[in-house]
Amino acid sequence: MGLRERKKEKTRLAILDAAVDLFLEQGYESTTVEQIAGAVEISPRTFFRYFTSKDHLVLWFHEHGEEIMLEALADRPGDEPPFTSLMHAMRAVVADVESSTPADAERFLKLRKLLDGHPHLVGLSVARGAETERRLAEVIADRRGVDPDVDQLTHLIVAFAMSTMRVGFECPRREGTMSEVMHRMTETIELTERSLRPGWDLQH
Amino acid sequence: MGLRERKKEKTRLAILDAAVDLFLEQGYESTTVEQIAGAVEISPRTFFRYFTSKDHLVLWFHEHGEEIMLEALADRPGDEPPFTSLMHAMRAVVADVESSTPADAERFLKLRKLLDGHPHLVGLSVARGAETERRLAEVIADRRGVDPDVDQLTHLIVAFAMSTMRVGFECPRREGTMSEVMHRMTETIELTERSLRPGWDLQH
DNA sequence: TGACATATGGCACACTGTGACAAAAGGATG
DNA sequence: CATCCTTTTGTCACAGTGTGCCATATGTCA
Repeated sequence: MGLRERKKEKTRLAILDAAVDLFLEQGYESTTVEQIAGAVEISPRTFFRYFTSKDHLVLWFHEHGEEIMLEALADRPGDEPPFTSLMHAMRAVVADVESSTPADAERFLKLRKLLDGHPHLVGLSVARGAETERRLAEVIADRRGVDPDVDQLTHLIVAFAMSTMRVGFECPRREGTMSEVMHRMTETIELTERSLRPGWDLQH
Repeated sequence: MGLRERKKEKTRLAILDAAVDLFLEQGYESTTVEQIAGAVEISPRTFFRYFTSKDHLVLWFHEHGEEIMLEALADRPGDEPPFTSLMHAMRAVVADVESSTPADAERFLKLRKLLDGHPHLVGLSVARGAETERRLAEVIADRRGVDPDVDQLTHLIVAFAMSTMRVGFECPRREGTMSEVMHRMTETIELTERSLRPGWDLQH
């Protein structure tokens, strides 16, 4: 990896960190792109070359999480019940976050904290989740041999999985150490598994 | 009701209908507020007095649906299992849409059709759903006598209910008559009820 | 070093959304 | 109908996001 790419990655993270700190300090809405750009000494124009929008900053981890889930899902045997595969994919995300570098972990916790008191950001987050849901639904529909445009059970399976993910990460609100958050996430997965009828995801 | 209020309501619907038609015709992004305002012969400034944002147009039915759900929920006995109450609230929304005027029904179907091929609008829609979810969670937490900031099961119950709603309304894509859409919605509710373990929403 | 690819900055621009004030229209009263 | 008051509307100015375009600067490699 050349100097160029390393520098770019460094800049990208610098922007993200500066932005998150500003957001936590003075709120999301009242922080302008100009301020963020100023804090890392780049032009506003360059900011938009690293992040296509201000919103995109907050969705940093969603991009990565989606990747992890899709990879984990691809690794599961094709004849495994689909919801079981999805729960494994969820755990893969947990494992990934847990094994991340301290800097990544801090960023993760800050971004999570940012959602508190910013319903608009929760909305963004959920909207991005819907995009992931769509992609997962395609994979699951393919595995089940059905048309994703028509099959409701496929969408229900994926929606329940993503609901679990969302509840696990967002609830409880307020701060929390990484291990606390991850522990709650695991609890939520178990709660979901307890709540569903065995074999529900294998209906015709 | 005075002339004033009637005229306002008429303008509001004229804006909405003009906007939806323009969106379907030339896409959401490439339709400007100026165009919409021009089509109903008002100033762009006035547009923003009727709808706080362009996005808000698409969320027309969500506002109403949320109201219906909260009212229906308030009417359910307090000792009913929470998920059962929520499913009744969902059915109340279905009943409401079914009994709406032809003009409302047409608007509903057009807005639904608009979501096809506009992932951004699906995102908006889902984000607004998260807001509803938050409100429902408060009601359910109250009925269960738990703290909504901490109790995961409450959020899971509400999230599963909203997932059902979303899948029912959005899937299958493409056009469909009102009765087809409503029939699918009912099917989805039944599918969900079949998928969950009896009493799952009564865990400690 | 020179030549090339890529990253950046600066500029102009379109669009969304808001505050402030003046003009117009609705509604009530004599 | 004339008057007065309230609400709605339009105009203007402005802040902020996001994009296209072109010149410049920086890294990459021969």
